Amino acid sequence: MEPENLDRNFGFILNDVSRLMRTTFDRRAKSIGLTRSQWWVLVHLYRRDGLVQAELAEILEIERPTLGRLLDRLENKGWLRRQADPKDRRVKRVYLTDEVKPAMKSLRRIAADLRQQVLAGLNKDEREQLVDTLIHMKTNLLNLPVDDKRKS
Amino acid sequence: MEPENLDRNFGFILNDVSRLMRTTFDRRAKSIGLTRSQWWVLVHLYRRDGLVQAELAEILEIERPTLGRLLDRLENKGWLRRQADPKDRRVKRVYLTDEVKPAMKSLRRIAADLRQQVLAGLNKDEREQLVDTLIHMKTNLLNLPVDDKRKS
DNA sequence: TGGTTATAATAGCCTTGCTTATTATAAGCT
DNA sequence: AGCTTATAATAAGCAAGGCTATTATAACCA
Repeated sequence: MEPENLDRNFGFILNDVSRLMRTTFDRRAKSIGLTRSQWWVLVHLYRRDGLVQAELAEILEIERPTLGRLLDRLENKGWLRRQADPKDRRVKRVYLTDEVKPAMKSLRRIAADLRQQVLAGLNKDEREQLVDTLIHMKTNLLNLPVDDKRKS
Repeated sequence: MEPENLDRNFGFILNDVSRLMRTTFDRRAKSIGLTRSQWWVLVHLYRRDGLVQAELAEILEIERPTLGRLLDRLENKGWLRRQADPKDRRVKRVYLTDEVKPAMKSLRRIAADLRQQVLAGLNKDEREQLVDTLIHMKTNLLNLPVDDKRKS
């Protein structure tokens, strides 16, 4: 077992970067009244309105209860509404309201700015490599033995 | 503003990888009764016992109240104790208890295994590059304009 | 010395994760 | 048709982040 190299422990650096990006985004988007997670929900609905909650949770790769509460807050603030599906009464479909469109523009700008700032100083190759490596890691994680993952 | 490439949005993949690593670690360490965040606290105390809470929060790069609650749980479970500093009565120093040592060994193993599994299929260069890139990104984030960061 | 400023810890609130359990409704099988 | 199984949404509980405010104590300065 190699010694732990605390300063180059990629797991924790990854965590740091992830956290810093989230909090920075949230701070910048605070005046609009949305968090990054909430924005990410809106982005997906923007592309595909009227999704069923379970489908949306699947796409976002979060658990259904987690999505449920996100939607509660978004609905309370008037960004979307849930509508019962007449064909299947267990189901609720989620629709964006009209207030969303203008806000999306500011948020895209915030996201793009942050992306640019975080990647500053990295060339195209390095950026490509980063994404490839991250996808590789994610695949490894999703392919771990069954008892390590939820669902299935 | 470039179009959002949802599938290669490094921010969210980063977030996914970070989350998957955390939950996998936590699931594997559950029988020991520790989470990854708690373990990380213990790792640092293991190297430097008797730290002041504020120093420890600084090292871990988390807010003081966040650390405070982590310590509450760890103290409740008997992994450490807080002790008032006689010289400065505002201060509490944190000391590990003896139960910690054996547990650390299992946790190091869990961490090493997970690290190996996540990085499987990546060669030395790619791993080095990953860490370098992450550190670069973290530096960028920490150097953002003042109103983007807490403290100062 | 006495008043102001700074610092340590914590309480309290909000968000977002995961888990597990419950409830309502569909679907599928005999 | 009726029973069993599966699925959608949600409630409830826990952990870990952040932020702000409070309290106690030091430190500083005039």
